[in-house]
Amino acid sequence: MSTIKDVARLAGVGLGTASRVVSGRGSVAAATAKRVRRAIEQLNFRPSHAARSLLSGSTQMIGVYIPILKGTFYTPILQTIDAELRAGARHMVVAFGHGSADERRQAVEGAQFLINRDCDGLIVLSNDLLEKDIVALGREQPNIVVLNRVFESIRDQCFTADHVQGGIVAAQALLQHQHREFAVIGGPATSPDNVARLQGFRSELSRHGIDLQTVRTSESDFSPEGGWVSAKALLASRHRFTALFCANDEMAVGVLSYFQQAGLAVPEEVSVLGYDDTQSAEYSAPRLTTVHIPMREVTVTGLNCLLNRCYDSLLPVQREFPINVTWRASVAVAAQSRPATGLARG
Amino acid sequence: MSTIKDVARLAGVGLGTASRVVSGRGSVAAATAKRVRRAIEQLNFRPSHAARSLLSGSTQMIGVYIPILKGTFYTPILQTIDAELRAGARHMVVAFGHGSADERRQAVEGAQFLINRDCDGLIVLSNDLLEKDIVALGREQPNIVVLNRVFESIRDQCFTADHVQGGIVAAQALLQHQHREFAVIGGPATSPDNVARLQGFRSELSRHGIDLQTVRTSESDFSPEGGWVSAKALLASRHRFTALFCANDEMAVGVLSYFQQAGLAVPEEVSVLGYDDTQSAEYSAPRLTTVHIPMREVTVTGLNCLLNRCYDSLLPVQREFPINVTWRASVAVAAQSRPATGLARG
DNA sequence: CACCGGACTGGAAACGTTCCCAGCGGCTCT
DNA sequence: AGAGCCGCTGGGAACGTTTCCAGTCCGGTG
Repeated sequence: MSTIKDVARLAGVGLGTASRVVSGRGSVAAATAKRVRRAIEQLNFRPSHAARSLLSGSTQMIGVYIPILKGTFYTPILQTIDAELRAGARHMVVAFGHGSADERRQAVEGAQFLINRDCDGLIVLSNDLLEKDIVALGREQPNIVVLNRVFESIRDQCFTADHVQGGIVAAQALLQHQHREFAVIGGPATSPDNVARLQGFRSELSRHGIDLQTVRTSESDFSPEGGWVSAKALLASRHRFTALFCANDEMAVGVLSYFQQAGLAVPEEVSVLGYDDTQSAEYSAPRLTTVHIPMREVTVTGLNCLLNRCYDSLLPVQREFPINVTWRASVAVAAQSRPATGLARG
Repeated sequence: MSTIKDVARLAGVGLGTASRVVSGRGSVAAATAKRVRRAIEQLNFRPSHAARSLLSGSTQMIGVYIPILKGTFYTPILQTIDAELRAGARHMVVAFGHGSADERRQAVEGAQFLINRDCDGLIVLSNDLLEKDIVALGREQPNIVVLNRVFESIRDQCFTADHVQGGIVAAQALLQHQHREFAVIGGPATSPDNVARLQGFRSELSRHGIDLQTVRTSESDFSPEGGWVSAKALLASRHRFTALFCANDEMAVGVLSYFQQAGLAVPEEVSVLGYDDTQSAEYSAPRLTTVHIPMREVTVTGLNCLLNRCYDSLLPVQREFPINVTWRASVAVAAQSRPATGLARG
């Protein structure tokens, strides 16, 4: 690879002049600039990013930690971050959770790794990080933004939709279709956003006179397989319900798959409501009605906040993210007076 | 951020000694080393990746170009690359296709961007790049590996399963379930892997005495939505078929969704066969039988080849990737003597 | 006792940029 | 005509490492 010295020599100019042509800053005579540009072309010169980073103290690189790239929840986030960053001639380096360590350690190590790679800032997604972990990380790299979760110690660096509100919206969607008998398949109890949405859901149900004792809630793991297994257990339990709320779309997809196999018709016999409105909800069978979480807006805002911190820019940052329901085909009016659903089928 | 000079000063040693402690190379007295380590701890020193890159001429960074991160085809690839790389203390920087330019330009620009960022090597996935593009790119960065596609000019840097064979396997799977009436929803005609699998599929059908005129083939775009639309058109056409081959799982998922809505039972009335065996096939309704492409092995091998080129290692590289069928629930024995499927439904 | 080798140490040079400063003409203004 | 300014230019310094070389000290050997 040729360096700017080679360019300067070939063009018969000094280092400074060559550099000025490359960067476009400072004044250079037109004829000289032309000669330099020809030399650049001829030598196929590209400035060394490493040298620039060293000198400027900035790598123009943002690190993103994602626990595990599975399903369709994280993919639009990555796509969005990359798009925004590249538009500003910066780039993204991604680290996923790996290895045999528990998920908290994986997150710490992943973030640590990104910091060691000289990232100017970090975007972190994790349900397993502890408050003190984020504090420790913050000591090494203050430019951190957290998505879909809030840490009290760095409240204003955290961006998320209000998942309690999300749960309320979910309950309302079902209630307004005359449902009174419910089942819920939740995510991991360790996931803060999950407990928030379940809490919102249950409180809204309660507010409408539903006896919370009658809503069967099981815990699963946000995966289609988990949804499948939970659906099976649910039918086997012979619990009465006309509506099922799944704490994310992935599980709902698994549920739909199992219900189809079990011969239970959605939405004719039971309604199924998802959460997140990810791509996997769009073309399930039937197409999934789901609570829309505006992750794109959350991501852009979080990134803007980070960029503002890193590069003293003034990108817009919002704090409220409206939640609504994307209506498709898996929720209908509750079937009237019907014996326990799924009997003799599970 | 503190530098190694600060460490040396605090520990009361020279630059060289401090560096030797950090790198672990060269001999340092135990007591001195201890003092240096304490200083490192105290100052929270981390060596600058940029400075190391500049000096060594290597960033320990691999670039990955992905056209668009949608669906579940690319996610395991990214996950795999990151896992392998991090195990060797290297990292990955990802670029997706962006902007208003056509997909070929996007790919060129994405790869270019990665090269400009001083990546030691590139992994490229693209159906739209031309032979001459890859040659041009190769002049700037010879360490390039292509996945899921072969360019004649750099044959041994390309890794892919044999998609003609994949098409043959697909045909056999259907044939052995007594199907004789087919429909096909293909991907873009511009996608080499798509034409390969369709060609394999048709040739195998032909070999078994099927009149190719009778197999209705439509072109779609590899997306669930495309599958949905094509399925609708297919039923509307009143074409007779007992088995439908979709050129990827995403489209098959869309098809399943539409068939469900149209009241067409899979696999009782028609069988649907997917291709790729991605995560989205696992819990569709019904669960999708699909041609398994061992993308993980392809990815690891491609990466190994790249690493060997970049860092003179001797990681194992294979050239053959066995293809088989993952049997789930969407393919069954052909329904006997039946009128044109889907009549009065589309 | 002189010598040698090994363990250990310190610091200069180099990597490829950009920034800053100094210098040189030529022009304008008094 | 001299002062001052501006456009343009060249090169040194600095960014934070690692590598290499030269040096010091100490113990053992002839």
